[in-house]
Amino acid sequence: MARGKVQLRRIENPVHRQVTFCKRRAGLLKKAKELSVLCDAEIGLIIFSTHGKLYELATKGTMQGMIEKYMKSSQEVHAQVEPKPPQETQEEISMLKQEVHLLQKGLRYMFGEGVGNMTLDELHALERHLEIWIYHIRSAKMQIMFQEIQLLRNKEGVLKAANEFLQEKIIEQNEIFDIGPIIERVPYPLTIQNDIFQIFS
Amino acid sequence: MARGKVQLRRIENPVHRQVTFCKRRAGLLKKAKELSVLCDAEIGLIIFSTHGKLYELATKGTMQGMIEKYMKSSQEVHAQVEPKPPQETQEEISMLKQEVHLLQKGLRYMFGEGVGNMTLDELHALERHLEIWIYHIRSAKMQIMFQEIQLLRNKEGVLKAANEFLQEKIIEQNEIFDIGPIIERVPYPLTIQNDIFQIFS
DNA sequence: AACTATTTATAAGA
DNA sequence: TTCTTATAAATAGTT
Repeated sequence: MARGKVQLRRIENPVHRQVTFCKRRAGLLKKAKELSVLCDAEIGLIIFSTHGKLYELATKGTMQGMIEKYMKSSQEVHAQVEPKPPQETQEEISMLKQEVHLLQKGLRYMFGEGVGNMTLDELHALERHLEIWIYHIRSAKMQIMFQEIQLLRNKEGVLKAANEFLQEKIIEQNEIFDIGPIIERVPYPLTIQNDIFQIFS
Repeated sequence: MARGKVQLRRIENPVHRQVTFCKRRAGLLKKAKELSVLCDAEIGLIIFSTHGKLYELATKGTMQGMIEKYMKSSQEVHAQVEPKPPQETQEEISMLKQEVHLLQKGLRYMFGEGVGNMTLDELHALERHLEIWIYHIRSAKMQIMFQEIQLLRNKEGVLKAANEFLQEKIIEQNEIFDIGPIIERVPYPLTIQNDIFQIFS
């Protein structure tokens, strides 16, 4: 669209094609974001380059959510894509994945593009997501700590049992030690003596 | 982009918004098609208007195929981020449910008691107090858990030491018990043998 | 929907 | 890749 009109057909020069792909992809994503913000629309955009690299945009929620909404909306035409048996579990896992995904997106915003570019709505959304994430982290932390406590309690039990056993053994051996040697000191030499006597007698 | 720069935020006038949505939607679809053709890319574009009306574009094949390809492609990306075993995920889900439930209950309780009478300042103050309260609760909880962990670790150490001591004692006793007979087993027969050989040779 | 004054996107070049 | 710039394309406000 500049310095020469372009024909609407595949650019044969691979370098030109790559450069144009890069530029126009950026442009398309920008336009999609703009439409979403200006007109309060929900947009999902998936781009695969010639070589299969994925670029995506989901303006509200996640691509997963977008796809689910799309599925519902176009139910008459298309079949369900995910008919797995433990459906509820799958959905929940998917939701957790979405959280992670969103967060990554948020982090990209924060550390990549800076907060300056974000709208109030986007910041609100990010804030909510961060709060949710913190909850997840806390849950995980709690779980780990509970597990450690449980583990240590078990260890304590095992060690106590071992202790008792050992103490019993000591007492037992003390009994044997006092009486035993008398019993054993005698028969062994006797047996040997007997053998020897048998040989030589 | 003409006759006046536009701010990148939701157009409040519904008529303007609708018109802009129409124009820009067309523009976006056109750009997507162009990118697809010029750069040999595969593009899936889903647009939901404010009122949920669906507009879509899939440049190669169907949106269904596009989604399936996306699923595969993004699965690889997400798999690296979240390689959790199913059980952990289950536990996490259960804990999250509990947390959500508790939170909802708390909120219902709080906002059921009539927040409507409160001023903005009072609400601000309440929010702050709640945050501080939560912080204190969490600190206390953490401290208790850490203390328990520390206590259990100490117990473990003491028990282990006791165990070692007991085991040493057992070995000690075994040495007296085992070596005694060995010492006595050998010399006595030898002495006796020698005596016997001396006698018969 | 059609018209334009402007803004925005971008092709080619550096 | 990134910047520059001339020009094509998109579109906001108007009719």
